[in-house]
Amino acid sequence: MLRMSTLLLRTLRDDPADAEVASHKLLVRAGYVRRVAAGIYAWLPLGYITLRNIERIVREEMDGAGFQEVHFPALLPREPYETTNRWNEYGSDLFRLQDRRGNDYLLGPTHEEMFTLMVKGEYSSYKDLPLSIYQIQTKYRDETRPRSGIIRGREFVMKDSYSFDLDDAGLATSYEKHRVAYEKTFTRLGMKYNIVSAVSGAMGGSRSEEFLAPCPTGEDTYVLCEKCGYAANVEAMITKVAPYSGVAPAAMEIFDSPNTPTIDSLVDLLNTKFAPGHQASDTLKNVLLVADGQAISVLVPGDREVDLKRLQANLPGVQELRLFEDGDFAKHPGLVKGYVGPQDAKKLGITVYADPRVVLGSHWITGANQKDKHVRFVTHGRDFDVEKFIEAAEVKAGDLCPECATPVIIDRAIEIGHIFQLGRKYAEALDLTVLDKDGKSKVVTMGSYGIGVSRAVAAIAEQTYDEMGLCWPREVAPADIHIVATGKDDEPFNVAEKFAQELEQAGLRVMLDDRRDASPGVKFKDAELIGIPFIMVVGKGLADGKVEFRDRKSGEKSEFAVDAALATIIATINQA
RNA sequence: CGGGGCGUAGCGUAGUGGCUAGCGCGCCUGCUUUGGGAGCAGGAGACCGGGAGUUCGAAUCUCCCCGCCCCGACCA
Repeated sequence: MLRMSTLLLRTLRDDPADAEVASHKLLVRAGYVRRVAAGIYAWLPLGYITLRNIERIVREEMDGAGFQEVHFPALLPREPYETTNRWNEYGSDLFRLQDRRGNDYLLGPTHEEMFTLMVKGEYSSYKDLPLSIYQIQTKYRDETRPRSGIIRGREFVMKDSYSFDLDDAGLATSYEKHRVAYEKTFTRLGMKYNIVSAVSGAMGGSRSEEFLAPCPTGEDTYVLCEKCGYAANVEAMITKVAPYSGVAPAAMEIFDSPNTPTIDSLVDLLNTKFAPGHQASDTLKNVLLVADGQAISVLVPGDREVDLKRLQANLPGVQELRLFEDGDFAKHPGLVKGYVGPQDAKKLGITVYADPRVVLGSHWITGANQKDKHVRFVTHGRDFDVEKFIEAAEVKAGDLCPECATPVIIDRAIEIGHIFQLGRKYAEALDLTVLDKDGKSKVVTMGSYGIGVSRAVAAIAEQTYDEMGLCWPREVAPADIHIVATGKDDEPFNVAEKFAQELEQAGLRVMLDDRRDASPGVKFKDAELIGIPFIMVVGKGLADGKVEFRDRKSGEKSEFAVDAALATIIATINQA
């Protein structure tokens, strides 16, 4: 039983000055967490109970799916991360340190290497697979900018699991088992979430999905179709377009267009020079970039920008991507800034990618590759070709769902889980092989799966809080019921104590506000701020033989006779 | 890493060169009060982020450093 008279808890009346988002403000005000350093938080009793509740639920669902729990140190030697090159790849996000002998160590940001090595050390036969193992562990990432309280910290608790299979079909099965286990977990955590396709990269068959908890303060943007439920990362959104159905236009026609280096100025010119009614989407924007030293062009309709993140995600293998600068134009005299068109790309040695909206047969108004000249009726397939279609145009609300063609919305969310078919990258680097049926050595294929456990505390808070304070789902809450005793006589306190013990005997987790010196107003405010789902008040109603029972979320209040209250309350809570 | 802002008691803050750094919350003592963050009286608690400098005099001005927050870049 949690007794407020002795609980290490001091609620704050004012929002902390360094907090911006609701979960941060409330978790601090309600005495769940305290900041220790940027992105590093200490958990007070209420917060730690909540965190452990989430861990427990995650653990139960992982165990229920047949995954085995292990535990690695946070402090790890350099060598395995050297082997996979992540000692370098991770850059300054990695916390590195040295022991007294000057040997390099790191604080684990994630544990693929260690899990791979653990399996390598124990198993060597296909008969041992499949295997899925997990841990709940404190991770360290020296984020350049920790933010939003415990949503993005430098130290955080994560559940990470890894699956090991002989072949792709096995991996798909393990992946699916994790997916199902995650759905159960987040449902039990009382969270709203969407499963969103993430960019899988070019590795054949690899698949990746994120579990996103929608909430306005979330830092991830994603696309959602409210009709069919299609959801995708902005990077992974697929543009579906119909084949070109118009008639073939006349031959290309160059026209004068002085001082029209921008799409807007071009549209104005078209509407005066030719017929009114031209739109930016009739024009073709040629965005020039340098990808690992190679000049490339990305064609998008004139009303769209190129989303660099999306482009990079869909150009696997490209490390460095940047827009053309003046120096690049100088190197390519055939390209006239503001007047670029794709029709001479081959001659100029530029690789052309196109947004799928630039369908074969469609024709466009675009630059003529001459100063102060544009050209119209430039037709894909006749006047220019593209290397391939690429998803690089910015995604806008109202774009059509690739599944059901309904306009999509763009929403914000907190990433709370990620499942990923890793493939053989780590197994190959660390030489994790097993012998198959024929006695041949085969590289194992892996999946990795994460849940942000401490982040879930904040994400749940974000999704459930109201103007009075936190408002936890029952399984997550630090207690099932918060009993408030009010008055100056002993009686309400004695009655509350008795209820507390009986409810506890009935298997409920009880928090009892047995403070004799706090006023009723303070106790009510605290109860609402702390956010335990049910509140029982033992106070002035006792004179009429009654106690009060409140549902924190709905605000609904009822009164029960003292002798009937226990059974009713137990029943109500247990069916909640 | 670029841009912006902020550091005064546990928390929120006032104080732009001049007396012993002020107020609210919280905390301690006493009295009173007990259904919506009570009242009165008394009290404890601050090397004003750190260092150097200017000045008769610095929380206040200057320089350097450190820390924190926000926007952006970044984030298997």
